[in-house]
Amino acid sequence: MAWIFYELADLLEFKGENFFKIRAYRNAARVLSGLAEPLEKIGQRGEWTRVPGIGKIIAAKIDEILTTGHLNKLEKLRCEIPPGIVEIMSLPGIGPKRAALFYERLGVTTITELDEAAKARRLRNLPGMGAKGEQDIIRNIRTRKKRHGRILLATAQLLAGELKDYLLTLPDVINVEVGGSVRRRKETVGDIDLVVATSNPELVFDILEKHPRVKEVLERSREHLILQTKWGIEVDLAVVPEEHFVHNLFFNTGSQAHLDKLKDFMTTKGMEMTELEDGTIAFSNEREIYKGLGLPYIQPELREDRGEVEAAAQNSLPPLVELEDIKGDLHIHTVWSDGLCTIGEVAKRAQEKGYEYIAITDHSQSLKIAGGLSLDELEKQHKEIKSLNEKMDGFTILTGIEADILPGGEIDCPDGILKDTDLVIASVHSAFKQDRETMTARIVSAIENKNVDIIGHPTGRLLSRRDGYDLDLERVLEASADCDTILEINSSPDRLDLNDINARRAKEKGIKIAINTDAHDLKRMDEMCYGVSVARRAWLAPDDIVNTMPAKKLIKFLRKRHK
DNA sequence: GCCGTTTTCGGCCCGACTGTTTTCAGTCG
Repeated sequence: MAWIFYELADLLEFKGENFFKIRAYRNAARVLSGLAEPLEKIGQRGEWTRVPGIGKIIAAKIDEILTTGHLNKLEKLRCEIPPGIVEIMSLPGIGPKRAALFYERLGVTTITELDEAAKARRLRNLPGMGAKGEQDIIRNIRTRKKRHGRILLATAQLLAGELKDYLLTLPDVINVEVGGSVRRRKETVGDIDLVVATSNPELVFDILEKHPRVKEVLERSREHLILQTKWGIEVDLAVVPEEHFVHNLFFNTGSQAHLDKLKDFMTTKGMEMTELEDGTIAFSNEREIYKGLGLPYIQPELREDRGEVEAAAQNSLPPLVELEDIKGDLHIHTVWSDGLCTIGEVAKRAQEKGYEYIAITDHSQSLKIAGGLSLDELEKQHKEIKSLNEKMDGFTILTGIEADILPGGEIDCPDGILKDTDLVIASVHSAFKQDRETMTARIVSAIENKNVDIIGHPTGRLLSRRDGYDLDLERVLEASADCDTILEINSSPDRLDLNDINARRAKEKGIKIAINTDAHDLKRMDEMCYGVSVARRAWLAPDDIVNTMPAKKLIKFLRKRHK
């Protein structure tokens, strides 16, 4: 439903429709994707217009989609506007005006055509364009193509889970597991691998081919089915007899580098991998496979040949953090700035999740676009939190702020206020294109600020959209270690920042990590699992992470920092 | 297109950057 409204907004933007109308559609899409309740239920109660951001007109469109399966207005626009235009507009530096210019003057309707036009130097003479712009377009298309075909873990996970649940309902299906890079929890994945134990592969294939998510069958053999889904994600289904399930899942999970390293390890021990590959031994679980190699179990997230086989051999693998170890979320936005929910709603949801505490960290005064809080508003908010806390039993709301690190490295909030706030996150939200030296000094200066507890999304990357800032991360890590400043693993599926490799470097330097969702609505509070996946891939144990502390300990820890 | 309301339409968020231009349009966060 949200995607439909986002696409509608994109197409209307190309047509030059009223800016506020477009924003209303985008806002509705954001609100819809944040709802914690099935859409049908709200519809049945006739309560659409009670949802903020949904008025009469959008409510009618939601009903239309729920009953007919599509939206007439969108279908019409799709006929009118070439399908490649939206993708062109998604290139950095290209909005509706330039996309329209290329389309009207040169008939460009796809990224490939745009690439050709740029290379033929046909763009530079258009109004507002020059040689530099042309080069930028060529470069941005090249970067885009490199990433092509990879999808965010969260998206893949959603589809994989849905298909797994569906397969489990089919007759003669004994077991289903998701393998490959989804099981290893890589931040982006190329395709979804499923391993199915069944006595009747033909039946499974025949039924799955008709699944509503399936667009076309790319390949079918006796043991494999490769599908293209309507989400643009390829699904590779391997069917095996029950007794071969575990060893197939093991090989399917990979990574190849991990398997190669195991093979080397076996050779040095005078063992052969072939027996395992043949599947002549029926394993009941993967632990037995590793046990057979004389190793403790290696978690899927670690199987990347980053020293895990050596560590396992020495029995020195860390106890990886689990989702259940997380006792609270320290980065949440509310209606006070650009979030969708009240502090009360957020706190209630956190309690349902079994948390002991949360920190409310809305934006600070200089981030006008996100409704950053003035100092007065901040004071009012902290008062509200204090009165809410008095009514709470066994749950604590910490006062907090996500303050901006200004281009010069100052924090946009006076020291006195930061000092009296329970938890201070400092993040970069402006002037992303500073040179390496300036940006590094800017962030280091925030790290050195005694009132800053956590650096939020430290590298600023947005997966599949934007590289991080130009940054000397080594210096950032050194400074964080020196000043005891905590670094964040931001769990938002398109951030995952720090990433696994950098978080592991941080741990090696003794830096503490906070795993936060940066949620702007109730649903996104559930994204903690993705941050935990990054932490596990970074070899992090519960002790490396501050928000595994029980409430009392964490509060004491923060008070000490703010002395 | 939504919202609020002094109920029927005006306001909605805004400053910085970039590449082009020679004063600004387009894009971005």
